[in-house]
Amino acid sequence: MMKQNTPVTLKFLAEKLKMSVSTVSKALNNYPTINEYTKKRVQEMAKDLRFTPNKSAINLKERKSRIIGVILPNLLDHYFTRTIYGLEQFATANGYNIIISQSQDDLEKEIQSANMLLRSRVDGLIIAISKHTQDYAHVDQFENIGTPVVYYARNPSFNLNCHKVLGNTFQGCYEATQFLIDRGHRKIAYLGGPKMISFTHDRFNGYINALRDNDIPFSSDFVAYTDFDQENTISAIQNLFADSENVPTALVAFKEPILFDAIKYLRSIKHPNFDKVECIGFGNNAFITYLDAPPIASIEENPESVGENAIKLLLQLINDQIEIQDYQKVMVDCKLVVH
Amino acid sequence: MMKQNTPVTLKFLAEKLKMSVSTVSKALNNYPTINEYTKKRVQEMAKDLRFTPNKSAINLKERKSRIIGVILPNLLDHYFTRTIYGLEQFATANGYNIIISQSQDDLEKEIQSANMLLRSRVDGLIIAISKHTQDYAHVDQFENIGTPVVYYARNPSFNLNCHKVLGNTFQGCYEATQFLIDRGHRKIAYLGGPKMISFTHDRFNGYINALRDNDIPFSSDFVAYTDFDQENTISAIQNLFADSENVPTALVAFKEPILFDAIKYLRSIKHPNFDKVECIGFGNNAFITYLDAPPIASIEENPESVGENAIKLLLQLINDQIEIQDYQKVMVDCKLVVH
DNA sequence: TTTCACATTTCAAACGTTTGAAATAATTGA
DNA sequence: TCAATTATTTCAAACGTTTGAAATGTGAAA
Repeated sequence: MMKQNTPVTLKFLAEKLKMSVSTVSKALNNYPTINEYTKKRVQEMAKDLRFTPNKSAINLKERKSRIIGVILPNLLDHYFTRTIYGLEQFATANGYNIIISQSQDDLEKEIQSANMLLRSRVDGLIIAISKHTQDYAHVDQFENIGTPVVYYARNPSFNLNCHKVLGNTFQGCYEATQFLIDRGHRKIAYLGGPKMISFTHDRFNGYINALRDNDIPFSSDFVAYTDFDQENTISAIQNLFADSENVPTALVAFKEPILFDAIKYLRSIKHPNFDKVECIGFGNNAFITYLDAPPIASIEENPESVGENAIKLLLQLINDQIEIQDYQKVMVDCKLVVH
Repeated sequence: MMKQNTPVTLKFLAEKLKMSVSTVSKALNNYPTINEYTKKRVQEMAKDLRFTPNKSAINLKERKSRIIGVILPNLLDHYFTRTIYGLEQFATANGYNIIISQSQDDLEKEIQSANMLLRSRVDGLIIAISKHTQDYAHVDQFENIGTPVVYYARNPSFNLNCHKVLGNTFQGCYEATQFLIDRGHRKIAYLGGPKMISFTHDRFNGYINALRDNDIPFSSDFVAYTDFDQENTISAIQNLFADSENVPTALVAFKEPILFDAIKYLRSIKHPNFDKVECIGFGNNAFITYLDAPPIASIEENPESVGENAIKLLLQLINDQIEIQDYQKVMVDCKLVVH
């Protein structure tokens, strides 16, 4: 209702109080050289007039923004949302805001987002790169002007000279496989994701290392890949279970949505053994409790922790608690959750 | 690797090019009074030196930030995430960034977030209020300095003098009930959420209006409420199905998680009729396809559209395409999805 | 009364832009 | 050649802060 009244600035307060702008500023910032009574007067007036310091001005002066940029593929993916959940809280608790930008797994959009954040003079960047990111020039820009960058959740295709925080997907898959072995399984299948995703291989390595450490022979018949598409998943499963002489008794899947497709398919074939296949997937979806044939366990990836570690590391870099060239690699362990 | 070189500013460019700062600024902003050749020289130099305009400076000068603040309870709630999905894309496409702040449904945190965003001089605020928000002073601050506010997703406890964008939960529940009636049901139960949530009543009204419009008598035996807690849900269901002479044949539930609890419970009791109860809930969860006893339909709330309408309205307010006192109420219709 | 020390306040520049007004340079016409 | 246009560039102030240096005021010691 009230019309756009003149903005309450330091100058405005100063005029009201008949003192200089710098006195007002120092009083509000509690400088020891300012008289106590003056401070009180200023602070009261500031409160009464609802003075709100202008962050743009402060940012300009201090050459920083107290904003962290976050670029990620997609907020509909619950994994990423969960990383943000942890990240946002930690940032806020430390006086930082975050600006989130979705790339939709599109390189062009990712570059645009990066440029936008660069203009905004974010104090740091946290990025989960798109599937198609091979060239990192748009990210390097930040480091070139001294703005630290943390890669997270997705592993860049080069290995050195960057800070990164990733889920320990190797360990997760190793433990899941070990769990199945401990339950007596020897014919364990691995259903991977797209081959171009590095996690597909990391998880495969976890799987195969667990087999090896238990002297279980590896058979390539027990390994298949899917691009997440439902039909594709089903044909992968058909391959894994093709040889009726040699059927897997357990399955580790790249993630739960494809595992659920697999389970559904296996149940649709009324084969007496297929119902008994014990399955584990990455994810730990909350709705598992409502499934009639739930996986025996889930690999909980702790995405909140991935997000939190990313922001923690970034803030340390921003505050020079870690040298920017002292490249860090943080692995967040998975946890096997038995249902 | 490169050390924090001197920042590339207009002044820096101007010195390199031996011309004034204002010429450089105008050249970059394509002023018609600037010579074409000069423009070319400036633009090339800017590109070579990777000049990035400092947004803090521009914001300060233009007295705006091109940032939209969003306050919402919780990013783990998929509904809110989906609103952000639509909202973020629309904002970015229009040159705005969004800063998201979670209140955790805590009033104190909501107030803190509001103050932080106020300091950041966001150009507008979109807020889904916490459960406990009764007093709106922290939000009114924005409007007092001329910053438009859109309430969304959650209905404020007052009704007038605000802009809001809400899911048309009445219509959704009406259609669901009508759908069940059309399938021949006459004993339809309604399982509501907490009574202090306004949507509980809106949905109830949709339910009861559908009954009335079809001349179906209403029985309070067929209405129960839950606070979302699982035990609470089960006891509500027990009440609804207590009278074995008069058992509902269909159920409309406040949202799917509680509906799934309800279905699970009904199935656990091996009553011959309980399996046939036809259920509908708000949500349209992607995992329904994996349930053995899926709801017959879901009420899709289109949260992306709620988010998108909120940002659209806000941008219109920011750009003075709508008078700030011309309070808008946008209802986003639900869609019944039959499984 | 001077002088000095200290407390307190103010000055002035800086952060990086934008922009209307003023200044200068180039071009045209007579 | 000179004034009058027109094209182009520069000046200078402003946006709202922060902060070291300078200025002012006060009281006490000499």
